[in-house]
Amino acid sequence: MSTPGRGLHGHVLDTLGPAITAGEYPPGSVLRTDELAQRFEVSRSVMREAVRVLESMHLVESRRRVGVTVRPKAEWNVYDPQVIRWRLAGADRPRQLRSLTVLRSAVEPVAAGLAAKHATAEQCAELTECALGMVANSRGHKLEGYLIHDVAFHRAVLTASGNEMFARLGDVVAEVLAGRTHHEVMFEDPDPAAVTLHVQVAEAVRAGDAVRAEQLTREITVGALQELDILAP
Amino acid sequence: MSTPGRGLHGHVLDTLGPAITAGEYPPGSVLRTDELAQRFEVSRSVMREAVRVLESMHLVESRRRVGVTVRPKAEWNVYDPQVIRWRLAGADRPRQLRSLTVLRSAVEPVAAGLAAKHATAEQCAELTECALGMVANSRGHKLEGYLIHDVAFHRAVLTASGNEMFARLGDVVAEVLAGRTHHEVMFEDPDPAAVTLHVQVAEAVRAGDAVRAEQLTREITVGALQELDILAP
DNA sequence: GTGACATATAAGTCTGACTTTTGCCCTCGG
DNA sequence: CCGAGGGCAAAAGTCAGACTTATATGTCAC
Repeated sequence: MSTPGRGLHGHVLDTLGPAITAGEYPPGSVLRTDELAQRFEVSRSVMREAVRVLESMHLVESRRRVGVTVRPKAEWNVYDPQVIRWRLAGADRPRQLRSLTVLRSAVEPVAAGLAAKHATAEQCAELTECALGMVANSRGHKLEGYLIHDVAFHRAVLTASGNEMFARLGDVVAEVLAGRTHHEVMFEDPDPAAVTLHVQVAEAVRAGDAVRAEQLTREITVGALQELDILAP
Repeated sequence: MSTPGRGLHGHVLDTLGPAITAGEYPPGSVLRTDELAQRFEVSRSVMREAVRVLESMHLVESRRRVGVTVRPKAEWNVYDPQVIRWRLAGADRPRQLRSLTVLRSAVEPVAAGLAAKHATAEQCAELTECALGMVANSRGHKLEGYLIHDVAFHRAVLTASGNEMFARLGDVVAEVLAGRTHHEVMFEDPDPAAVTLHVQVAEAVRAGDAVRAEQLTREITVGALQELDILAP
């Protein structure tokens, strides 16, 4: 799903990014470009490009005569998909997963409500198709198939909302759902009630019932939050 | 509020970033680093660093033998504060403002609810202080003073929610509120009802009444949305 | 102690040469 | 006429070295 580092500077980022987001270098730590270039066996030009990218993510700050200092966590661009991926792959994965799920619980219901108002016929069709796909894969340990349709469903809702900010959260939701299936314990088939809720959301959007779509989606996200509490109370 | 471009590459970004986000180069447009370097009168190294940053924002994609191609709008990292600033300064400012306000309407009520549960005594104190500051500046054309406390209030709520993703939206809210005061028409004093709502939110958070804090904040954001509809129906 | 000044340090910049990938075109064979 | 294969060239990618600039810090005079 993620894009592996293109070029040398990308390879450097694939190592440095996760290290920084994992807290391996505490805030205030000072790195020197030349030293990093030697460590990664790349030229200074390449290392400078990598540092610029980290700087644009607000992970570090580069100052003359000082070096490259790691910024406090609170200043990181935590919405950057790359940063999200790095953090999800690292140690504070559970914390990150919780933050993202709370974000989902705020955004998705509103998005569903908007989708009920703005969705085109094609979008409604895709939505019901996804929901049907979820039903078809809800029994018999077809977890991968279920995941694909689940992701597609939530992506479709966010897109159909007509709000670009919501639409761009599709990747985030995809990461969260994939994480639940792959990393967390999920041996059994998905909760039938959740599957039903998705079908009902598709119906509500098709019917243009914004309030109902929002309320049903809220129930879905509440379920997702409870799931987290059960796994790590 | 924004950070002016540090160094030469920053200066290049200050020009190229707004140009791209403004749609001056339509998706699929091809730029060449050498040509850009000449145009901005910087070395290729500097231009390459700038391109890397634009690439990390998913605004462009650099490929060998092709050049630097502008990506479609739908792929941009629209949560990057820098991108948000560029777009707010550009032509589709109204559209962007609307998207962000809808996002606020989804996030802030939930954040307020969480704040009611998690806020510390200090955070409650700061919240009421901000609300009082808003009241003090709500009459007599003290718009700047009002804005400062308004921003501080919403920032405090988002921070007190305890969710880092919410907290990082403080800058976004600040931009939106500042935009309303500075760019949109706002000659008169703020709506007294809105001021009252802020005070009541502070009270609800202090009292730990999550439902009430969420509901009141929802009223605030509904007001913000209506304000937009009045300005551009 | 305080201010001005000197110094060392690390980032910032530029240049030029070289390497590597890859889109494109041309040819050749079916 | 068309498709496969090979060669060409364009543009990004990489590197090394020299130079510039800002600035933190230490020093010295007052």
